[in-house]
Amino acid sequence: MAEEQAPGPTGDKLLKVLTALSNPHRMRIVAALTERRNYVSALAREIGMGRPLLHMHLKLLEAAGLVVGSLEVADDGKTVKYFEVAPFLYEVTPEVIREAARTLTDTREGPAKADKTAHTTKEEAK
Amino acid sequence: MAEEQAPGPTGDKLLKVLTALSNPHRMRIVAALTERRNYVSALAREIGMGRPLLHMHLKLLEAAGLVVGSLEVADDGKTVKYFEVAPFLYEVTPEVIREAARTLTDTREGPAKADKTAHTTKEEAK
DNA sequence: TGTTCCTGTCAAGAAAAGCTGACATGGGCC
DNA sequence: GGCCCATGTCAGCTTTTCTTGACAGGAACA
Repeated sequence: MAEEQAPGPTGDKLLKVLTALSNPHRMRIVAALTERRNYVSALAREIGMGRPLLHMHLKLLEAAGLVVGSLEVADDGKTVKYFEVAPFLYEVTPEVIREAARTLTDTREGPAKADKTAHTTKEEAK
Repeated sequence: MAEEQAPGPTGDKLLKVLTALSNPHRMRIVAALTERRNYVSALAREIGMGRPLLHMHLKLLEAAGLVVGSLEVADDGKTVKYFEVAPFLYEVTPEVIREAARTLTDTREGPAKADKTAHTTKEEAK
């Protein structure tokens, strides 16, 4: 497989990613997690925001595949959920948008056809 | 100082761009304009949405620097406002987000310091 | 003049996103 | 047991975004 022509993400996927990142809080969350992985409560204190809120933002980021969380048991037996950023790379250009728009299932009806194409975006890169 | 280390966009700028693109309608608008420049009314008919609405979305996209509009006078004398996509290229990675987050002026007070740094993003590229 | 097509803006309602406080669970530990 | 810290979820309120219909101005043209 020499040089794949970079398929680009699905419209819905890209939309989810862009939506997830288009919020100052979530940008800061990603930024903080880029420095080091952390668990919810601690992160909430670090960036000064309520746990429920942070929890919601994290869920959104995770759904977009930008961060991943794992429930772990610390040394003292405490159950803690650590989050860390998932390596990702999206190139945003008019062409990418144009291609992505072709696979938008929008229209508040529901996924017309869950195109499960293995969008080898470019993630896992780096 | 040879080789600038790719400054990356301002947090606010990137946020504006991501926000502008995180909407199916706006993605389609950019997609449509990528095919060919067009004026508001025609574009509205093409992608089937009301003018007032399209007008608002275009304003948002223009504010983010993703499209540019120019009021022109067609051959028949009609005043028409043509829009076209502005070439842009944003690489979205955890690192970019981390850097961008450092310059977020968020907090609904107002730009604490309009950092007019010539964010040589990478625009005009292509 | 009246019609048509373009531009732009506003008011007001509908929908979605953001945020908070309260509640419930589970496991160490004094 | 009672206290502390962690997780998660819900109901409900606030704020923002989205969307529509109506209106106003400008210029060509029959």
